Amino acid sequence: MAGNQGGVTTSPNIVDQRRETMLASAAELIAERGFSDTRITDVAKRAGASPSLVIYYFGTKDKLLTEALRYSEDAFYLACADMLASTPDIRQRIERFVTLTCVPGAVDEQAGAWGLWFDLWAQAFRHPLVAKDRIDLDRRWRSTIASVVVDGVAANEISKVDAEAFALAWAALLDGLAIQVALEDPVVTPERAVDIAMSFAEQALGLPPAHPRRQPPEKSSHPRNGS
Amino acid sequence: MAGNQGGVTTSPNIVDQRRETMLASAAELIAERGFSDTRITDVAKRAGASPSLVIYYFGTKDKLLTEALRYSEDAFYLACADMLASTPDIRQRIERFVTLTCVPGAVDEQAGAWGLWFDLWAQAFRHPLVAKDRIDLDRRWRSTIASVVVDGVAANEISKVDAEAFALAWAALLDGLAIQVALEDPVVTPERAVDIAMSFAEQALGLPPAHPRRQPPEKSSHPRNGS
DNA sequence: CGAAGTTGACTGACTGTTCAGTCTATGGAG
DNA sequence: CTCCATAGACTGAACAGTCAGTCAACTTCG
Repeated sequence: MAGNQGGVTTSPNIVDQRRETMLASAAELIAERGFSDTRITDVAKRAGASPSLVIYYFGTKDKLLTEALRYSEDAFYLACADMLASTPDIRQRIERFVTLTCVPGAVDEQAGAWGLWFDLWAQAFRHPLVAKDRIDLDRRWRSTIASVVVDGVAANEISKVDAEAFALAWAALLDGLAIQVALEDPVVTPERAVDIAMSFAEQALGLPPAHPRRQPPEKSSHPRNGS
Repeated sequence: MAGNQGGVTTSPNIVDQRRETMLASAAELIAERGFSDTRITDVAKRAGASPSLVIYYFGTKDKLLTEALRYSEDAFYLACADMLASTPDIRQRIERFVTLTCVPGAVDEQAGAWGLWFDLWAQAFRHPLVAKDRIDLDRRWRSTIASVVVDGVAANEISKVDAEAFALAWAALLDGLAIQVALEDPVVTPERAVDIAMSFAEQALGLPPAHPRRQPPEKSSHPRNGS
């Protein structure tokens, strides 16, 4: 973060810092109120600057919001990579993926991050430029999942599977579950979502389905979809 | 349509017709441009009325757009029920579900219907009233899926499974896949999405995967077929 | 000094909503 | 049957608020 040398001699530091504050503020606001209900005045206020300065930095509102979207995405993947680095076991990694997407408050980032995804999708659906970004983003996400699987195979933790195919299907499942949880569907509780996502992964990857942590004592009616 | 007796003597017919035209126009616009970029002027123009009249009917822009959302949802489920009524076989029903959600242009409704879902989610995330609607909507959707499964079990087409649990997981998977397809992810093509969704269903329901995805040889009566 | 950073005041366009009526048709009174 | 009163559908014009973006001045710093 401190390494950006834009060619300016003196202090890109304070400039970059401002920029980032603004982007972070914008991302927060978007998550809270939505893309179109975010005013530059609000961003400025939260960033501790004047509205004019925000325009001075980003030129236009659209550019600011779009960059904020990208900024937030990057932050998410940074956190993700961080998580992977400190979690060597494949099962725990998979579990982390699930909690990261399906359990509210699991990430120490802003809790309302889901709001960002909804707006990102809506925006991507209509603006090709955002769409391009989102595609890259998702490709990165799936390949992160896939490489965890590949690592697991290489480490002999699981038997060989089609990592790409798994990533594709599982990522879609996670998205779908995350939507329900984010929208607080009373039927799809976070625990339920985690169960479903884990069951799928266990079956597809041949993970041992035994929970290392607690297990419901007498609950034998666990909906395993083994047919 | 013709049954509404509001106490007005003359013709509630034309009123309801106007209302519906406006709602349909609004739904179209929302799908095209997004919720927040839809102006009442645009709705009025498309509906062949004056902006004032739109307000006259709906009181406020928000009410109009919210009702339009609900209107479109209802239309979707109407089409869905229609489809089920004319498709007795469980496998074909499942296939129809998949194409309905994951194949663009499969529905004869407006093609941009996905845009509506993105906006519905974004709106539901922040406005509790819309959220309530969406929850009902999804409950209906899942129970539709579940009842198809239950019917299949009752008809001995498949062996007994937890229909609710299947509906939950499968609906989430469909949502996730639909997102990718709607956003034209180059990796997740419609065919790919269909494959994944069908594989999951086949495995979870114990459907015979033997039948390749192909229309039955000759079906004399196709009530509707695109493509 | 000069360039970059910063700001408050201002503006111009946009747009939801109101309002004061116009138009049409129904239905009862004469 | 005619005529007017009434109601509801409908409209154009104005209103009022919002908000992104401009501008000229001021500050800070090298």
